[in-house]
Formats: sequence, structure tokens, C-alpha cells
Amino acid sequence: MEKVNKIIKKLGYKPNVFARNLALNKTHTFAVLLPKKEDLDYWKTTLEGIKKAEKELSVFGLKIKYYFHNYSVKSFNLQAAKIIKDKPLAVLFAPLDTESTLEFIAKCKKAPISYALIDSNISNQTPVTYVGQDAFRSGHLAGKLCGYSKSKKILVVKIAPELENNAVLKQRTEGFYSYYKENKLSMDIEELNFNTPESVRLNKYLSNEKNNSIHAVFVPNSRAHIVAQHLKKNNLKIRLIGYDLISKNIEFLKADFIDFLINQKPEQQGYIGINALYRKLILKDNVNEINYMPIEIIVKENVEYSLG
Amino acid sequence: MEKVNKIIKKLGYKPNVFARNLALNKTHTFAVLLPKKEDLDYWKTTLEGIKKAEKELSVFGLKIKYYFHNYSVKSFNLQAAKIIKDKPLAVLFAPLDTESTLEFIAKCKKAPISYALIDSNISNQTPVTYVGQDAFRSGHLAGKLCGYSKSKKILVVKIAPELENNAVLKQRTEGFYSYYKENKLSMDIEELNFNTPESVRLNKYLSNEKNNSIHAVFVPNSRAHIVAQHLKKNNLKIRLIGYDLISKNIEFLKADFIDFLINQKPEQQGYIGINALYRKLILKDNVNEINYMPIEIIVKENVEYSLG
DNA sequence: TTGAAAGCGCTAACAA
DNA sequence: TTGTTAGCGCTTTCAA
Repeated sequence: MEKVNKIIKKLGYKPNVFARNLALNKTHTFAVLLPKKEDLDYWKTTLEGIKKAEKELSVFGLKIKYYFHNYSVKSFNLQAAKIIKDKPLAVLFAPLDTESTLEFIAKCKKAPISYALIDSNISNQTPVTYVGQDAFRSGHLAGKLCGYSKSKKILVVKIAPELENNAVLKQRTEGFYSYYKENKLSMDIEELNFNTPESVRLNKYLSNEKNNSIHAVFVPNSRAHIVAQHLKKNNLKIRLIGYDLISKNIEFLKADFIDFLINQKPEQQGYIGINALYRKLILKDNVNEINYMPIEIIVKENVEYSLG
Repeated sequence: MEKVNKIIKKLGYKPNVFARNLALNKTHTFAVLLPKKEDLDYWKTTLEGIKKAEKELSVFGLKIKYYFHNYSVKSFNLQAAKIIKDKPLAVLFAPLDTESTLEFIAKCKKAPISYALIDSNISNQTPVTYVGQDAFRSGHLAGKLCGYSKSKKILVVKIAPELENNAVLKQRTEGFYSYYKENKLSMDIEELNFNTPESVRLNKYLSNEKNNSIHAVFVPNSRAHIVAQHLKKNNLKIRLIGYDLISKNIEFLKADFIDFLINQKPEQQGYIGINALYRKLILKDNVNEINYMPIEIIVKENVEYSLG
């Protein structure tokens, strides 16, 4: 049997996809599990990319079933269980926290259901593919964009509900520090952590900074607009770097309170994720295990060219 | 017959792609016509995207035959004639000049061979699709990036062999001017035209400008590196904006002689072009008539994240 | 365990 | 013109 397979391979035999799928005569179902609550813009855009891929591949018999959670582990696990029960051919999902992700992956393996990760990676696993940015490198870029000032300090403001997936935040921050380490710039960097948008504390901090001692602020998630709000209130002009083209961020970018936004291209992520799964599982094609998205810098000048 | 078709449509009948292609049992051949000479980086990258699409679609019976010209109208026409003779299902090509393009399109229509344009658009025609940037808007962005200075002037340097397709150059320049018009900025803009890289004249011009009267230089094609070379020679620090991530440009971007490069994403252009043709012609799918690519700003800080 | 045959949905060739 | 049928290459079923 082995020998025969070898010969088959040697002769470069490729099964005919059309005949195969005609004989199988069935539709393939993928599951998609995403958050649906805040950061609406972001996940809505991801979804658009996924639906674009679904539409394109529907002629090839692809169906997608959608599952949404509300950012809580409980809700994530509930939807994950539903997927396991529905037994799709594969699932594309965005990890929430590490524990629930590993649990879900274990169940997928058992089912077995192929799985692909989008947006944030949990290493040590072997999904069909990961689609997303290299979070470390994007943080490194943020470091460059913040620049350097001898006498001033840089603020890293982490505004994140406790339950939120912090793996990405951590990687971005590490990348950020790495820029200064690499270039031997001994910056004074202070980290502020807020579990929720505690306006009062942040505002207090910033209003004390009218002395102009802060060079730049780095917000390693999509909540730069919260900092921008306070900068505006206190009439401060400090360089501000954040992530994601959500509408609130865009507003402040245009108004010159945010200087740079790093775009994760959620639409393309969604599209590529579904595509990779399809090519791997139905077409038996080889697919990159890791699909790093380009790290796009958005400034006031080009934001309008990157929307829609 | 009409009535039957209507009912068929109403019932949402979709032919089975697998059965259809199995019955047809043939490979579909596309032709691709591109320049192969200078700007090597750029067209090589386009080709990579095309080959990526070809590989992905080969399981669906797609074959691509490649034709290259050397940037001369004669060579373009020669290759075009070959394509007409070979009668592929469709051709994807980058227009050279308007006349040869229109001629080729006319012949394609007669053959009939479906055609799609990439990189630069010739309006008034109805290709299956156009894939490329909105040249006008990219020029507009370049205007923004050049900025404004009351007392200084801006240089638009056009370095282009006469035979080169000037439609894009024109659209970019018009977009550039439109930025200043729109914002009611009465800039002093001077245009320099060089049929070939006449180093002497350009150098003379720039070396006379040590008086610091130039605010910025806009090069509406991929030859910003030529200007950068002279800036370096004359030790001038003038804002320089150009197009395309070709290696010579990247070098000067990293060395701080070019400030911004507008990326046309040639690889994605090639990939999308083939994909659109395939989906339209073989899958009978609906395809956007115009696929405008995002206009990406590349600076020293993010160039390494946009390569490969 | 192996082999033969039916059938997936469509097209193209042929017959009426 | 219209209707009928063989066959595309594979999987699955059923028989040997």
C-alpha cells in the first residue's frame, strides 16, 4: 500500500476536485465564533471579510454557521459547546482567554473538528492556520512611532476589563519595550492599568501633567479614544499611538488627538481565515500555518483611503 | 424561453459548479501580458501575486500563459498579436500607452477574448475588471503629505521615457494639484520634465537650490530614488514623496532621503486580477468592475513590516 | 478483502 | 428545432 502511494505521488497524480466533490455531493459547514458586544466596529469588519469569503465559496458548497459570545468566558464556553455538538467540519474563532481557548481546542481535537485561530494566537497549538498580526512586531513599530525624548517619559495605558484576552496586550507591550532596548534608549516608561475605563483616575493623572513631562502615550488596544478624550478635555498635545480603525478612534485621529493608529485589517483577516480553511480541508491544498497580516500605519492623511 | 429563464432565476437555481466543470472537462487558459525590463522589482512582485493565484486555482483547471514585452510599443504589439493568435479564454494585462491598449482591446473584443486591466486604467472601456489604485486619489494624498509652506515652492519631477504610459502620471499629478485647490492653498508648484534620467540637468537645478527655497519634491512614479540620489549628492534635506517599494527607493527611504513612498501593493493587484477573471468567467460569479486598491503610506518606520 | 457498478449534475454529441 | 444519452472522475454501495 505504501509503495503504491509513493508511486502515485511520484507520478504527480492529483485527484480531480470537481469529480470528487460531485461524487461527495454535500455541502461543507464551517463554524465561526466571534465576540459580539463592544469593539463593534472591529468585529463587524472581521465578519464582513468572513461573509465575503463565504459568498465566494458558496458555489463550492461552503456553508458557515455563526456563533457569538458577549466577551464573557461563560458565554464563550456556552457557544463553544454548541459548536462541538453541531460538529462542523471546521471552526474559525478568536481566542478570548488562554484557558477557555485551550479547553475548546482540546474538545475540537477530540471531536474531531479542525480549527483555525484569528486575531490573537495561542502558541504551542497546531491549528490549521493562524491569521493575524505579529503582535510583538506591531508593538515594536509603536515604539518607533512614539519616538524618543531625553527628558520626558512615555506612558503605556492599558485599559482592559480583566476577563479580556491579555496575551496580545502583553506581546504588544513587550514589542514596545524591545524597541527601546534594541536601540539602547533608556526611556522612562510608566505603565498605567485600568480594569475598566476609570475616567476619573486617568483624567486626574493627565491633568497633573500640564507640566509637559510626557512625551507620548501608547495604548496597546483599541481604546486610544478614551485617552484622546482626556487629552482633549485637558487641552494637552501629547503624541498618542493606538490600534484599530474603530469610529471613535478615527474621529480623534481626524481631530489631531490621536497621531497614529495601527490597522489590523480585520476584514482581510476574516477573509483569509475562511479561505485558508477551505483550501486546506476541502481542496487538500497546502496552507501557511501562520498568516501574518501587514502592519499598516494609519495617520490623518490616509485614513479616508483605508476605509470601506 | 424568456419566461422559463425568469422562473429559473426566481427559483434561485444555481448550476452545480462541480458537475459543470467535470462535464466540460477542460483546462481554462488565461494569458498575462506584462513588461519585463526595468522597474523590475515592481513587476516581479505583480507576477508573484499572479502566480500565487495560479497555484491556488490550478486545482480548478486554470493554466496561465505568460507573455512579456520590453516596454516598447512594438514589443507590446508583437506579444498582443501572439495572444490573439493563441486565443486564451481571457487576458490580464497592464496598459502601456493608450493607443496600443485600445487597439489590443478592440482585437480582444473581436476574438473574443475577455480582458482585464491591471495597474493603470484606460477609461471608456468595459473590461471584466480593473485592478489598481485610484491614481487621482493617490496624488491627492501625496499633496497632503507634501504639506504646505507659505514662502517656499513645491517641485513635481516627472522622469519618464516618452513611450511610457503617461495616463497614470497625469492622473496622479491632477490629484496632487487638486489637494491644494481644494484647500485653497496657493502653492508655488513647478513641474520639471525629463524624458530620461538626465542627471546633469536635475543636479544643476537642485544644486542651485541650496538657498532652501524648495519645500518638497513629488515624484509621481517609481523614480524618486533618482531625485534622492541628487539630494544626497548636494546634501539637501528636502521632503521627498514617491511611489513603489522598489529596492532603490527603499534604500533611500531607510537613509532618510525619501520621506514617504506610496505603495501600490503590486502582489495583491496581481492576485486579485486573476481571481476576479476566474470567478467571473469560470464560476459565472459577479465581480466588481473596479477594484481599487488601498493607498498605503510607507515610511521608514513601517517599511520592513510591508515587505515579503 | 477486493472488484464491479451506480450515480453525483451537467454538457455535448447525436438522433429524431 | 427538441429530446435522449453517454460520459466526465470520483465515492459509495453492494456483490462476490
